[in-house]
Amino acid sequence: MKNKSLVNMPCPVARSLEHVGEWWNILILREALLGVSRFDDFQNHLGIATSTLAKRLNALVESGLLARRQYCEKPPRDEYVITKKGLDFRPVLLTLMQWGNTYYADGEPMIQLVDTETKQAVDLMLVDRNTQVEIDPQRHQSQPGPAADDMIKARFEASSASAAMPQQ
Amino acid sequence: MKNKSLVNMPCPVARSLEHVGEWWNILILREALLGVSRFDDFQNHLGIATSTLAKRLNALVESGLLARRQYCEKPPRDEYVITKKGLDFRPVLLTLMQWGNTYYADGEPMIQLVDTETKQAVDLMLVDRNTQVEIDPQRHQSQPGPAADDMIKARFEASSASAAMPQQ
DNA sequence: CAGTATCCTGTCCGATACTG
DNA sequence: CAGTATCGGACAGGATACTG
Repeated sequence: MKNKSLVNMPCPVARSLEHVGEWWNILILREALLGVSRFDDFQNHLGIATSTLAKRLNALVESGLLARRQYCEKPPRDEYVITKKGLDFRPVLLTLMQWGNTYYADGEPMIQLVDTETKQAVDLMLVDRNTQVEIDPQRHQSQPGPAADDMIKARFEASSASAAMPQQ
Repeated sequence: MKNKSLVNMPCPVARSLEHVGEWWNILILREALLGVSRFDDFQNHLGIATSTLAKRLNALVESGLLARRQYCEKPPRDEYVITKKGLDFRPVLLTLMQWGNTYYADGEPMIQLVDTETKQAVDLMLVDRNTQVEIDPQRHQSQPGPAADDMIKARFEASSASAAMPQQ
């Protein structure tokens, strides 16, 4: 965020955090994904200061996660709608929500995902689209990709000796 | 985070952010999931200040995501290993990584998940464990859960009229 | 209603120095 | 090597007031 050290970090997680690392951004995105689009609604639901909200909203538009759209000419009124990029962020929010429900909901979940066709609560599972197998730390491990630079490669070569390591 | 307004927020996402909302925490967790456990390794890989690292490490131990374990008696040396709770956070990291690879990797991914059995790159997909159907904004929507308070219920009743809303 | 402008505070974080 | 202690800067975020 405030620091440029992250910018130089050749890691997709770090780069993502540049844009969504501030916690208000996540909460605003969550509201946007729930269909909220008006400045006032964001403010009332989140209890965020107007100045902060305006700043975060601008940052999210800048990052391409939200799009500003004028819905009224006079007086000019803007609303903020989710973009494709923002929509693609939903799985992150959902897995975070599930994690939060598991550890910080005092047993029962406060918010849950429901299958509107079966009316059943959704139990999220992360799988490999190719094999349909659930992601497992032992079987699915991180490795440098095609665009990896020497820095990343060195990292993994050095740590590849630790096959007995916990995971990933 | 710094603010208590989040604490009172009856939302699993907000509560999660209390513990992992600071971006260094995410990066440290990512290292820990890669098998890193020593203070010095964290520091070298992340380029983080020692004072900051110590503080973040303590916070993560406090939150139960990491566990301090003495691996040498004299001189006393501690290492930080991932806990079950921290391990359960891996899906969040992975979906975030995939999102980052999609939008911030200049085409090719820098780090990718590989199936060690098939040697193929993993393509992550979020599904409902009950139906094996991929999560879709139209079909899978958020609703108040069993533990929802009146505040949450009111939210959803008020916005349920907007069935044509983008998603969730 | 949808912001902008200004001021202020907390704290995240880095830099540096020191310890067993 | 694995930290602790201290200092200082930058900025996120809140409170308040004001505008079209």
